[in-house]
Amino acid sequence: MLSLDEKIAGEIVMAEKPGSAMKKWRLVFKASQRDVARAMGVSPSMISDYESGRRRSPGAQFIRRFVGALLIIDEERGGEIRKRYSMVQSDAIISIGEFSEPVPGEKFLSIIGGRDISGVAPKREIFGYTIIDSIKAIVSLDPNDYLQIYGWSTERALIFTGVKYGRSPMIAVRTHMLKPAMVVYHRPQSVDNLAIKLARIEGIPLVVTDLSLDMLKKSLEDMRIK
Amino acid sequence: MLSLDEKIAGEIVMAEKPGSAMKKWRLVFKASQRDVARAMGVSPSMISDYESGRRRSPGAQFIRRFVGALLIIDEERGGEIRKRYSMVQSDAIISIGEFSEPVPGEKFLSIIGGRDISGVAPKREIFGYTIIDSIKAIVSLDPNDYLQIYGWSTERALIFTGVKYGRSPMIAVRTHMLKPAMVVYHRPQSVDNLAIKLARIEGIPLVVTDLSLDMLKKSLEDMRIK
DNA sequence: TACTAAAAGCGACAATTGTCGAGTATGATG
DNA sequence: CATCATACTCGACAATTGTCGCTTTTAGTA
Repeated sequence: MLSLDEKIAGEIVMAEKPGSAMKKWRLVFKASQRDVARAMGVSPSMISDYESGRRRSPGAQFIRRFVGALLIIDEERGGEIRKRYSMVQSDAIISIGEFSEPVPGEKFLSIIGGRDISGVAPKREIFGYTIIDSIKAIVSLDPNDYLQIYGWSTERALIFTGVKYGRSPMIAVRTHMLKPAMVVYHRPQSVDNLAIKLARIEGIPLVVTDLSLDMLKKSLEDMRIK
Repeated sequence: MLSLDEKIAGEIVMAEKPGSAMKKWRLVFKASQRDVARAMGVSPSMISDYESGRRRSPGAQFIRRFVGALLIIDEERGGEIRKRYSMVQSDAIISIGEFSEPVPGEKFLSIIGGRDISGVAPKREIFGYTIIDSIKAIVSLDPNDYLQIYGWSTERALIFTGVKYGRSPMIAVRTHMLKPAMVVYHRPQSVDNLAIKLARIEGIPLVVTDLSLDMLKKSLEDMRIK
């Protein structure tokens, strides 16, 4: 998932001049060199050394503390900047994660205790998952959230909870540009024939699982990058 | 902008054990320690040293080369992984970037050779910009692109090219939740009164520039983090 | 089991960072 | 213009990284 601290850290590392990127972010957070130094527990000259280029390649540990310091300073001031730079997280997304290694569709099926009802062979490998609250998704999912659903790879399983007939989720997938590797319904009340038809047309396996939501979340989290 | 290299770098830096994160990504890219070492131009034992924890805090430079090596290896093999993990980039977005430091609205105006036509004082600082092709935006901008337009901060200037009357862009801004710090029309054919009215209601400065697109892109790119 | 590729370990040494503090420059403000 | 806060410069030294090549395990397989 894209978190602000990783974003800042990544930008610092990949910048030609890490010091410049550090300066940029320090200014974004409206903090003085001293503020940051104090929050990091180091002398202000270190910050200056990097920003000026005397030191050029800060270590991972240093960067981590630097980013942490910015976020702490901001939090003490009410978290203004963090809020501004953080994406709105919709509560329609229950859980999201990327796996530490690709999981074959078949194996994924057995892990979530699912059974295919579409007859489409799960031939794509799965790199991550998103659990979505169908009801809230309809009510509150604004356009900004779509990208979040897809996390870092479209090669993922979309798992819908609170499904009544199972039509809406498949229609959403159908009209949507990005195609998941698998669609899972969690304890649906029923599954409409139209959903199955759409799954076949799209070539996306449609799967039903009866595992409890907690179990489901737990097994999926165990496979995540740690 | 969310790019894969920054994402990986950020994850490595922020991990409790950078070495484990490095290992994870190396495996995602299905490369051996030796592959990576060769692509980086260092001895394989260095990779081992980090993955095993003998060295714990790799420098920014090292991480950059490491990430670069993974991407190069992948590219030689056809770019499978990169494609899988990269988001689709809409061609409605011509250019997008974040500045190395906040730019006062007034200064930004002079840089892009713009003049205000709304009478709204540009009091917010500007952290980045997005150049959007109005025509393509209308035709092809699907919900997924909205987040991309806003990059990493809403404190940015949205620059629209190919503007005919200037109504649509402001209407989009009006109905959209996220508010840019400034809206710029690039060589509009004309500017409707409604656009100006909306700008005033929203309190967002509406600006026109006649700089060539190339010049515009160049000046903006010069201000980016390097 | 013997062979091979991949990974882990380790000793050694130069280069760089991590760290401080003191002194200097710059800039805003009373 | 005197003052305070912020930022920049720099010397110094210990700790760690950056780097190699060689050896030992480990794991997969002929």
